Amino acid sequence: MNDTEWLRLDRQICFSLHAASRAFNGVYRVILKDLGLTYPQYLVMLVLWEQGDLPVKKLGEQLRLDSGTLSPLVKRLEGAGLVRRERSAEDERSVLVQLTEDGAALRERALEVPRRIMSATGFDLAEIVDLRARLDQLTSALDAAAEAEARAAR
Amino acid sequence: MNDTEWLRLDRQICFSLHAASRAFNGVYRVILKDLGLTYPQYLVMLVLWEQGDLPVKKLGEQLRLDSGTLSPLVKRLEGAGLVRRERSAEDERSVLVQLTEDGAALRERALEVPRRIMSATGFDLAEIVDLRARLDQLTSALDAAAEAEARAAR
DNA sequence: CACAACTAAGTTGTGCACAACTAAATGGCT
DNA sequence: AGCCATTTAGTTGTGCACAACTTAGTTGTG
Repeated sequence: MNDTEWLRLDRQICFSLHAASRAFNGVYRVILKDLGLTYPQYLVMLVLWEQGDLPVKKLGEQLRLDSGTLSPLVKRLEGAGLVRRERSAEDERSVLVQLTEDGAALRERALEVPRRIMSATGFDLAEIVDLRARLDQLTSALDAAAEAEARAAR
Repeated sequence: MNDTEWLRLDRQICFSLHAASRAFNGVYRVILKDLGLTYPQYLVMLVLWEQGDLPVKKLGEQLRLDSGTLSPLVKRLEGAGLVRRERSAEDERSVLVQLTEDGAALRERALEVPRRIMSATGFDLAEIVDLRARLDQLTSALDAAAEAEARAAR
């Protein structure tokens, strides 16, 4: 394979990934519109529904998002009345994000989302699980490589 | 599978995809830093290197991006001296994006990017090509579904 | 105890994605 | 020719991602 072909392949792969990510986002956008949530906000709500109230720090660890992204996002959820934020008494640095009644109730309406997404992909459960495994593998390889690249750059 | 398990699975899949997309972005960010390009800017440059000067419209079709995203992005590329923008003489609505000498020359330095990305993924060529096929399949299913959902919402 | 190192959250600034809108040019139709 | 629908860019506003920085609280060490 020559240089030109490599660049072409890179363009195709970049594009495929970028497009897939945006397409997923687009489907969630349409489906989540009913719930008044964006895709990242839905991710936060999913974690809270599953694990209960959490400090911003823990949320960030679960979702690999930093406070620069989470702080304003959680504030918007608070503005929508879905969560409350409360300074922890033991450690005043920490802010506990708590579901409100509305936030907890929204879970009922969210229960149909996964099925709608599944059917939107046209994949069956096994394919989804396989894809997920592959993506996770990719992510850990990429995270490690980014770390190595960053180290090399120093 | 009960509701709770569906929500958990959805969380896992959402997260995997979201994380993979961001991890890819992160690796490109580090590697492209040397070239002074962001990931979406690199995508635009790849198309221009491959296909020569193009109107904004054609760029948008290739990358599935609208003018709201492309206009400021191309302006930044122009600011960096990599492209020129020029109103078409035949059709004054159209703006032709042209590579400058610097823009064309940058291609030489970009030639190493695909190999570095490949090695960052830890995947071999066959796996990459397979993943790409799967992602494309997913994207077209999702695009069709989003369209159907949007239609249903009307 | 005092002070340095660290930690959690938030702020600021840049860039991208996308919806909704505007402005200008074009092309078709009567 | 005159008018209207369409097309192409661009603008505006919202939200997310992330780097760099700030602020305030906590912890460890001399």
